[in-house]
Amino acid sequence: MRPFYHPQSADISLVGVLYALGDPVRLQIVQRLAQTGELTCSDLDCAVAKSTMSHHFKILRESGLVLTRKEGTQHINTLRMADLDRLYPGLLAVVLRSSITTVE
Amino acid sequence: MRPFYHPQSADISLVGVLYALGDPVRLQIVQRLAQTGELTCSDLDCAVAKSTMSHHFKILRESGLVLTRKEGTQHINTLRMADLDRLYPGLLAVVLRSSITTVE
DNA sequence: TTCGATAATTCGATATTCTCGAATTATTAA
DNA sequence: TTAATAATTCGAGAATATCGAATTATCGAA
Repeated sequence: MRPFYHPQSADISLVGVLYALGDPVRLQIVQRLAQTGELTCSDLDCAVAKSTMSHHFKILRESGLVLTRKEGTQHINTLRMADLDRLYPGLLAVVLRSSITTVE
Repeated sequence: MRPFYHPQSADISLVGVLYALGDPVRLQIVQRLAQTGELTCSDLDCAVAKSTMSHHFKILRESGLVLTRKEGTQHINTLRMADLDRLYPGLLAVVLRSSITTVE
């Protein structure tokens, strides 16, 4: 298990962020993260396999949306709110506001 | 060639829009559309095949981002600004504002 | 230390989606 | 009708996604 890659703020691209958000599972993860603040891989009981969830979190992490830190056996994820708001002000707000009415 | 499918406003999903925007070529198309108002398939000389461009426009159309109308031999595309602004207010604005600094 | 339990990743195979070039459809003008 | 232009559709190969099984990592108890 190699250490996680997290892009620096300057390397977070808009198209990468939009790509990461353009999947129903990942959009739901981001939405839940905004509500709860933190989330582990298994906090969500989606209809997808555990390995797929791991893949989704990897994409969220490597696009710059999410920060993953290790704590014991679990990986705790948080939104990179500050970075995103500075880079693409309003984007996350719009997405979160809108997703409430569309995802569920 | 069957007639184009355009989703009704109510069927334009956020995740679909984000998916459509999450590709460098399509993001650039949307950006250019916002600048010029109208665009045909061959107005852009991207480094992708014509058939691929057609595919990208199809995804933009079927996600609800773009309206395609026929005029002679060409297909003219426009952004569905009004629909998008009403459904996901601010989204397109953020994307367009941000993409100027990131795509080129 | 070693064993088990828990959390999550990585691996290998299959399925879906993307990209390309070639062939086809549609429209206009000669 | 024929040629020219614009764009789509088709078929094959490449890239990406999903799954279940195997592996890695960490913690706590024996």
